[in-house]
Amino acid sequence: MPELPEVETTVRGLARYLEGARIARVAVNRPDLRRPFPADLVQSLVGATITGLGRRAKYGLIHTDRARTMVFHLGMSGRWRIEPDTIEKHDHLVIETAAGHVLALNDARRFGSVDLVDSDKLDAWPAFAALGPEPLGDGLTPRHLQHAFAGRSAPVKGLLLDQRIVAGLGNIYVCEALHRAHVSPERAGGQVTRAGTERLVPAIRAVLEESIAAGGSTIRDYAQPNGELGYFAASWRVYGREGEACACGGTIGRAVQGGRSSFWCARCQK
DNA sequence: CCCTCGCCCTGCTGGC
DNA sequence: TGCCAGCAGGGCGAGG
Repeated sequence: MPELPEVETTVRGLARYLEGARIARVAVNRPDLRRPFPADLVQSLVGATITGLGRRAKYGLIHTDRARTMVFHLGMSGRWRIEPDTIEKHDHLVIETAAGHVLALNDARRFGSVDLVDSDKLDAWPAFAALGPEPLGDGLTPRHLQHAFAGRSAPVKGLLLDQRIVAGLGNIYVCEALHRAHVSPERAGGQVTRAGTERLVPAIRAVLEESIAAGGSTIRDYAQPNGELGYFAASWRVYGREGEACACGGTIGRAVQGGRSSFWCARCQK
């Protein structure tokens, strides 16, 4: 379930193989994921040198020396496979570097995407133009959340999933951040108190930073043959724990909000 | 503008 | 053992 920490971990892992590398071969094994692959993807990438990698929200960025950036989204099930022994089903895009490293973008459910964007126009790219601040940057403040939530009747759970308000949170980390901040996911945005937003900001940062640290610890395994990027063992306090005891002594419950499961403890989240 | 809902897709799980 | 319904979810568009 790639959210911000998984994408960040993936990008850091890919950088070991791609930073400064020249792309020797690109294989596109099906016409599309969520969208068609760019028609000029192969010709744009083959022969290019990768100048750097980055991340924006849940998107990974692979910058090239041709002023074009390959932007990938892992969707629900996307992952990069490193030095695979064999190309398997769902290895939709395969990149081989001049140094002989092979990286395969595998995405069984095909909710992911691959695009090519002019590097100097990334901020204006439609998917990026309306994104809210990065949660680990200076833009996420209690004041920002207070402003974004003001007057909203929708549950705060859904507002935090809205990439225009904060960029990069998904279902799991929203549940975890709300729990740490003692805010109920069902509370209307406009009814989140100032104290609530002041707890939410450090809670969001903490869950993301801890997850990145945990994911980063698996990077050492990436060099192994068949090593895979993007997943790490996480210990969640509420997500997926319906019926279990909360640390406060309450019981973790579950409800569907906006078609997605929310997990929270009604005893310590108000 | 705001809010909610359904769709896309496949693999895994659990119930019978 | 086999079958099948249900679930997972990010982004986006439809409709109220």
